[in-house]
Amino acid sequence: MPKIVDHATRREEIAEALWRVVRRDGIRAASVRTVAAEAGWSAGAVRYYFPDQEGLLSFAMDLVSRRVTDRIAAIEATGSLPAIVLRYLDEVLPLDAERRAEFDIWLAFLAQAQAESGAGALHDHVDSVHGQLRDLCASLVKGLADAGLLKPGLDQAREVELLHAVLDGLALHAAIQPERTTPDRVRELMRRHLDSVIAADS
Amino acid sequence: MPKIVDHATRREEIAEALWRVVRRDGIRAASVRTVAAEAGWSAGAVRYYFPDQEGLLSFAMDLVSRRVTDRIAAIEATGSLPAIVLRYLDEVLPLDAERRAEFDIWLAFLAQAQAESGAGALHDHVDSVHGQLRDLCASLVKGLADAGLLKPGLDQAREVELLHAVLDGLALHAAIQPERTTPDRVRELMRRHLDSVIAADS
DNA sequence: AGTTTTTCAGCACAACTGTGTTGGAAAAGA
DNA sequence: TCTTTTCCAACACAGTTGTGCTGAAAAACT
Repeated sequence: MPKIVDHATRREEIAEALWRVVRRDGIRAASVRTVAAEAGWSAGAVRYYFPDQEGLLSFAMDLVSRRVTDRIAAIEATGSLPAIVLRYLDEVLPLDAERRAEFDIWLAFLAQAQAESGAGALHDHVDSVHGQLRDLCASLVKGLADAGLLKPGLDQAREVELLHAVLDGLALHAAIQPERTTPDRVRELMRRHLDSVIAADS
Repeated sequence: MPKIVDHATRREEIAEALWRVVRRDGIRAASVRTVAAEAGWSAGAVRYYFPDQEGLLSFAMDLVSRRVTDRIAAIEATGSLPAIVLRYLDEVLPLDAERRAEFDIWLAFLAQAQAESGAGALHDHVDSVHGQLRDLCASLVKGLADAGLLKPGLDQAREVELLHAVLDGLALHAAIQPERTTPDRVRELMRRHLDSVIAADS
């Protein structure tokens, strides 16, 4: 057997080239050839790892969410509970160059997925990731509630949805206007929202 | 002079055809020819009203925001202040088929604009619309504050940003998962957020 | 050394892209 | 009726698209 290449690695390499193309020129410019050029290979090479373009798109989208998931899984849950919660939320928000790039890519895929009205591979994937993020919010809220830190009289399910909305809204704003919605500002707003949810005597 | 056509109307008609294409197949499919076919004309006709494709995209994006702005301007500011605030927020959220379509289109343009890193016509437009929405949130918060309805101890500027984030976050969720994030649910969450901002004794 | 299998570049093809140009139909004013 | 202006279809052209195919370089195994 010949030159053995780790397919998983090679596919990720190509997907990251696609990211750069999408980020620089939009998803409209993400053709097999432009991605190949960006990756420094021929179009034929790319097609060896991705038989068709839809597979490439789909894989690249999946890779974004896997990267985020990996980062979340790597978070150490130590310290005070509110601090832990903030650390998790911090990791999902696009507060540095790498995560801002990821978010832009994700946004491009999301918009494309919305087009495949109803069903479609991309759309299902969006649903899945959306659900994962909501699950994270749910576990954070549940953690606060179990610790008795949740302000009394609040409906837990409602607070999950609201936290999720604040999270996505702030992420959007951080991506759209990073000069105005700075990382510090986002953290401050996130903390302010949590304060409105956490019991006063804690 | 010959067959006089109202250019403004014709351009909107073409732009709406582009919307349908973008919504159905994504912004990648929005070529001069597909839009022309969708509108029921030849490509040459479309190019008579839009010399180049970027102008078409730009106009179609602008039209989305104008439609929203017009709807907002048509809102009557009568009734109790919280009711008025809710009515405004309601109008911006994608809670029916028409507004959900608009939001999907807007999302597609937004993602494309993010690609034109830094500057570009679309990017400037996003900034502008984003600012208008924030201004709306600001005037709503200010209205509450002036009426003494704002919970004491809250920083007004911060509440504006937070309301704006909740608004965009809920809009996103309503668009992504309309089955779960139903209009009623969105309204309930919006009200819950406002409740956390409005003084208890009101 | 020879064989075999993987990896990748290159070409081909039909379809599609944005844009330039041309010509003719249609209608309002003379 | 004739002219003039507007509107729009149609073609042309070079470049790009996704995808199928071929062949050769490269390296592990015999």
